[in-house]
Formats: sequence, structure tokens, C-alpha cells
Amino acid sequence: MTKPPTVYDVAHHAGVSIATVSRVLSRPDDVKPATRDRVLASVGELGYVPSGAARGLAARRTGVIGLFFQGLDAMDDLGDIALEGDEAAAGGARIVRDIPERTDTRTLNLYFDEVLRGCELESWRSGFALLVGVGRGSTATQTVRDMAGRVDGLMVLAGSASEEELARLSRHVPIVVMAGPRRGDDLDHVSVSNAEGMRTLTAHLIDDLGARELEYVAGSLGSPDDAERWSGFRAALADRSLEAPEEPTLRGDFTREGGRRVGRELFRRDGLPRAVVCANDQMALGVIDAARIAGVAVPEELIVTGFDGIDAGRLSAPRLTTVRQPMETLGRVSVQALARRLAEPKLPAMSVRLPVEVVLRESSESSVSVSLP
Amino acid sequence: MTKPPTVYDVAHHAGVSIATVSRVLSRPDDVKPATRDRVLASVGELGYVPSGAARGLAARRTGVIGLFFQGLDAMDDLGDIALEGDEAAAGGARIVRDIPERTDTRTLNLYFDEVLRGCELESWRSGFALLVGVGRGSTATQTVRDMAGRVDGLMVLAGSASEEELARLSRHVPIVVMAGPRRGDDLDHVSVSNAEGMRTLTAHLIDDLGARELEYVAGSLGSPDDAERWSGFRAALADRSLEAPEEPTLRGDFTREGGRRVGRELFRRDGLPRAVVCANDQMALGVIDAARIAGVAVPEELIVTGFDGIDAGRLSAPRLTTVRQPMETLGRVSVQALARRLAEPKLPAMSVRLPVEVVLRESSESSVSVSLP
DNA sequence: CTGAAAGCGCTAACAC
DNA sequence: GTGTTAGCGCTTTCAG
Repeated sequence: MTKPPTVYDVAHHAGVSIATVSRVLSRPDDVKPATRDRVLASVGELGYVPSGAARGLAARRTGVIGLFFQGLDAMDDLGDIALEGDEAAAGGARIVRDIPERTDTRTLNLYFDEVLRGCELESWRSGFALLVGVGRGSTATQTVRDMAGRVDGLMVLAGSASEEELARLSRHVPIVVMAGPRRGDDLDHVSVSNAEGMRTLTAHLIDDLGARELEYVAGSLGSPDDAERWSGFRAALADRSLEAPEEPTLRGDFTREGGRRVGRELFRRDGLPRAVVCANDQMALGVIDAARIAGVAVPEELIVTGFDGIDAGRLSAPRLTTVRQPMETLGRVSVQALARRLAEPKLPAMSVRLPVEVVLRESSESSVSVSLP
Repeated sequence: MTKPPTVYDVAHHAGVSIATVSRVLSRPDDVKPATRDRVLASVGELGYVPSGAARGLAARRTGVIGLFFQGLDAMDDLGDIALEGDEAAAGGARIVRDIPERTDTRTLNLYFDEVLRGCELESWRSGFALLVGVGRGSTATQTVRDMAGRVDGLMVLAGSASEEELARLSRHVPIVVMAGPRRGDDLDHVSVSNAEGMRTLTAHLIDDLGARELEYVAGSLGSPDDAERWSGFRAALADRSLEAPEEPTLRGDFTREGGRRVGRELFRRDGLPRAVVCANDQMALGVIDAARIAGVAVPEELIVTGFDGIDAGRLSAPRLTTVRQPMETLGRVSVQALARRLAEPKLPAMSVRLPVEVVLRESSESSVSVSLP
């Protein structure tokens, strides 16, 4: 890693001015072919790679957009991985017998992974580089601020930053808020039909499957998604003049283990509801786990439904009825919204709400044929 | 988005010089508390966010590291997603009945997702921001070069860039090559025990399960992983003086559909091998799909094994025996390697080889109890 | 402990 | 078409 060549080196090598080098790289057509080729040759020969920092500073845009979200705190306490000396570590392979029923903390991130993939994909299509930042604990504000300083625009997953912080950052770069309720109407906002989805699913359970006693398993308190889904559930009941409590009576924490716990609790009681409607798939899978242990047949004795449409729900037994969120689309649309604002800074803020899909599978109705491939 | 405040604004507001502002932000302890507080107050009041570009240019490091890999070309042809006018789009929810057996192209990315997560996690721990770039088609070189210009160090997944390109980039920023065979010994390199893992698994099939006729299903031609795994398979046979062809006779393309195709082909022949060893999990799952259709019992009539340890293999029926790669760890260790080189630029290049785990499940031995939770 | 001043490498007017 | 030049906003000696 010798000192990398700069525009000056290239210019000198090619016998042109630095402006010409810059042009060749940004608008090649404005340069005479002969000159251009000469410059390009020098670029190749010297192995010139333009400095993004200098470019960003001078041009006042970086070509980078950022995606920020709040990580799970559980990830904080990870041990170090030994780098073992300076030379080749051992490698090797050992054999283990896998016992079913491992914990599934990894799966918790599936949601982000898909959103991220959508962002990544669309960023590429739009010609942006994507800077990914995860806030954790106390450094979150620092992280997001730092990101704001290096990108042309920032996508923030709802709940990852306070409104004040967002207001502050939005003075600096355009912000797109992803998911969650819209706050104010000055920021662009892309969300998902949480309430509608839950309402449609609940309506289906009541109207089409004749379910009357429904239990609801809420997720973490304070989650905007959780609140919206709960409101959709209540709305479906209210529409049909069925009773629903003010607040959810059962609450997990969006994890499978939380679902199991709630399930156990539920099965200790006398009698069963006809259906357990869960605020996400993880918890629904946990409830199904608990049902199996308690000897409760799903869906014959108990219908269980989730929300999100994660893969594990497609692969479970029984497969999980759920509301599929367009997670990848969420990411893609957010990038598009950002790109649009970057192109047209003074358009009024927009709010896009993406449709969801209620996906019926065997955890709600045995009628769906289980013809595996 | 009014013009954001700069150091000058803050300095003026606080009645100090820009140098002091800079110090307060980088080494607060070098500044008298009273001054510091005054500056901090101004920072807060003005909503100052330092420019990453200017900072990077002046300091000659950006605090950003990059992760680059080659995307799947299939992702190229994605349609546009309508942004529907400027106002709130409709949202809503529709109901669909999910038929099992959807295609699983999404799953193809699982590998990257996990590596990415590891990188992301460790980047955060090390105080770096992570720039993610995916090369696709012809723009790949452009993309990776652009990234190299904006980061302090770059991680490149094997096969995503040519050796010449890597050599060129490595003049500019430190490069860590992830996975794949080590090329030369001038670049840091983190890999996984592909050959060892496949060899151990194959040895187990032969020695412990008494399998003699083994078929191998290779992945895409030219993949370094594929080559290494194949060599591990051959080595296990050779150790036991069993015949193995020079080149794999069956080849898929690392997709489930490819596995199905190979499976169908296999089941048209007379007689069955005792085991089909696949170069990755996706193909193994495809072979199992085909076996089910052909009425071949796994593992009684046919043992099927995979490689990677993706979730789908844990959730399939029967669950898949495989070699689990430490994908998240791969990401984490790569970041650590990069951080180490950034801290000590002239250390000799290192090569870390991460161990894998042979995971026995029911696709190879019915003896593993299937006590679901 | 604080300030002055010299760049960092590039882009974008504006001349020629 | 191509060259000159003035910054972009910050870090970092070096003085004081």
C-alpha cells in the first residue's frame, strides 16, 4: 500500500489537466476520444482509484444512502472470537448430532435481513452505495448522526430514533421513515398495512371459520407494529359487535420462547379459545410448540395464526397461517422514495402504505391440502 | 433542509476557533471543561452534524469498511415497483391460500445474509460503519472500485472480483478475502474448512454407516467452494481405496430446483446408490423432493446429505444431515482481520481457516430421535 | 489549553 | 475541448 495516485498523478502521466481527468471519469463524452483514451490508459496504468471523500466533499453529494435500524440488545453480549496468532488457524471439522429444538434467536433478524436485501437491491439499481448502520444501546444516537454526516439520504426503521433526532437529522439529509405510524407529515414515510392485515385475517377467522372466542397474543409493549396489529384485531371484533378488551391480556415479546410461555399459560387454564391470534410468526410458532407439548391439536382444537410471513412459518408443521408483509418491497420502495426526494428535493412529503397478504395455511384450516412436492 | 451548519458556524457561535470545535469532537479531554461545554452547547443548539466527507478527506480515513460480493444475476431482472403518485397509496390486504412448494429463490441469499450479519455486528463492535456493495454483471468492477475509494478497508467474498482487480485495489486499501482458496500470500484471507468438512462427512457415511456406493452432486462449475468440497469427497474415498471419478458426474447449480433435476435423473436409472452427497443444502433438499415424488425413502433406501447448514435444512422433513459453516463467524472474523490490519498495517498477511461442524440429522440416520418439542 | 494556517483530493464554474 | 482556479469542511501540525 504505497501512497495511492491522485488526479494530479494521472493528469501528469497523461499530460492533461486535472479537470480533464475529472471529466473523463464523470462525463466521458465531453472529452475528445483521443484525450480520453490517453487518460484512461494512465488511470489503468497507475491503478488510480478516486477518493470518495474528496469527491463527496467537492461535489456535495456522496452517492451513498444509509439504512439505520435498532439492533437487538441481545446481540450486544457476544464474546470475542479469537483470531489465533498470525498464521493459519487450524480449521478442521468435528461431528455433532443435532438435537431438534435449538433456540432460534437468529431467526429474530429475518425481518431486517429481508428489508435490507430490498434496500441493497434497489440501491444498486439506483446507483447508490448502501451504508448499513445498526444502533445498539447508548451509542445509537452517535451512530445515526455519524451516518447522517456521510450519506445523501437516510432510511430509518421506525422506532430506531426519536422524533427529535429525526427532526434534527432531516435538516441535514432527507429522511425516509420505514414502517411504523406516520409521524407528522414532513418526512417521507413507507409503511405496511398492519391494521388492515390483522383485521382481514381476524374477519376471516370469524366469518369464514366461525371462530368466536379469540385470544390475542401481543408483542413487546411500545412497538408501533404491535399497536397497529392490535387495533386491527379489535376493529374486526368491534365490527361484529364482539367483545374485546381495551388492552391485550396476553403479551409475549415477539420471540418464539415468549410464545411458548404464553402458550403454556393458556393451556393451564380451563377450556380453550377457538383461535389464538399472534402479533407475529415467532410467537405463533412458540404457541404451536406449547400446543404440541400440551397435546392440543392445531388447528382442530385450536387455530393459531401469526404475522410477518417468515420462512420458518412456511416450513413448520403445521404450516402457519399468517399475514405476509412485503419486507423486501418495503426496502425497495424506501430507496425509491429516497431517490425521488434526492432528485426532487421540494416535492411534498409522501406516505406510501404497502398492501399485505393474508396467507392461509394448515394452522388455521385443515382443508388446505398438504400435498408436499 | 436549509444549509447545514459547519465547524465555522459552531466555532463562531461558541466564540472559539474551528480547531477547538474539532478537538471537542475528537479528543474532548484536551479541552478545558468550560470551553468544551460551551462548544457542545453550540453543537446541540445548531444541530451540527460533521461532514463525513470533509472529515475523511482531512483525516485520511473514513471509519467505514466495505463488504463486497457478487450478487446473483437472477436478481437483475426485477420489475419496477410503482410508487403510485405522490400521496398515500392504498394499502389494504388480500387473502390467498398458500400452496406448498413455492420456489425458493429467496433462500439462495441466506448464505450472504448470515455473513453480512456477522460483518455488521462486528463492525459495530469495532466502531466502523459498514458499506455494503453487491456486484452485478458488468458494473461489478465499477462498483468495487468505487467502494475501494470510500472505505478504509474492504472485505471481498471469493470469486466476486478477479485477482488482478484485487491486486489493484489492495494498493489502495487493505483487502480481506473471504472464503475460497487462498490466492498468493499477500492478502489477508479467512476461509472455511470445505474440504475437511466434506471429507469428515464422507468418512462418517462410509465408516460408521457402511455406505459403499456414493454419488456426488456438484454445484456450479468454477465455484471454489465446489472444487474444495469435491476434493474432500474424493479424499475420503481415496483414503479407503474406493473408486472415485476424476470429475463429478452429476452437477446441479446450487439451487433446489437443480437438485430436483439431478434427483429425477438419478431415480430413472436402475438401482440406487446408498448415499447422495450434495455440494450444498439447497441441492440436497431438491434431491429429497425428487425422492419423495419417486417414492424413495430417505434415509432407509437413500441417504442424502448437504453442506452449509441453512435453516431450511433444520426445518425440512426429514431434517438434513449437513456440514455447518460458521457463516456469521466468517463475517465477524473478517472484520476483525481488517481491523487488525488497519491498526498494524505492516503485519504479515494472515490466513485464518475456520472449522466446520458435521451435523447429523435424519436424512442420514433414522437413529437420531425425532422428538419434536 | 487554544488559535492560525496549511492542506486532504476532487468538482465545477469560468476562461481560453 | 481543455486548463485555471476557487473552494468543499474538516484535521492536524506548529506556535503561542
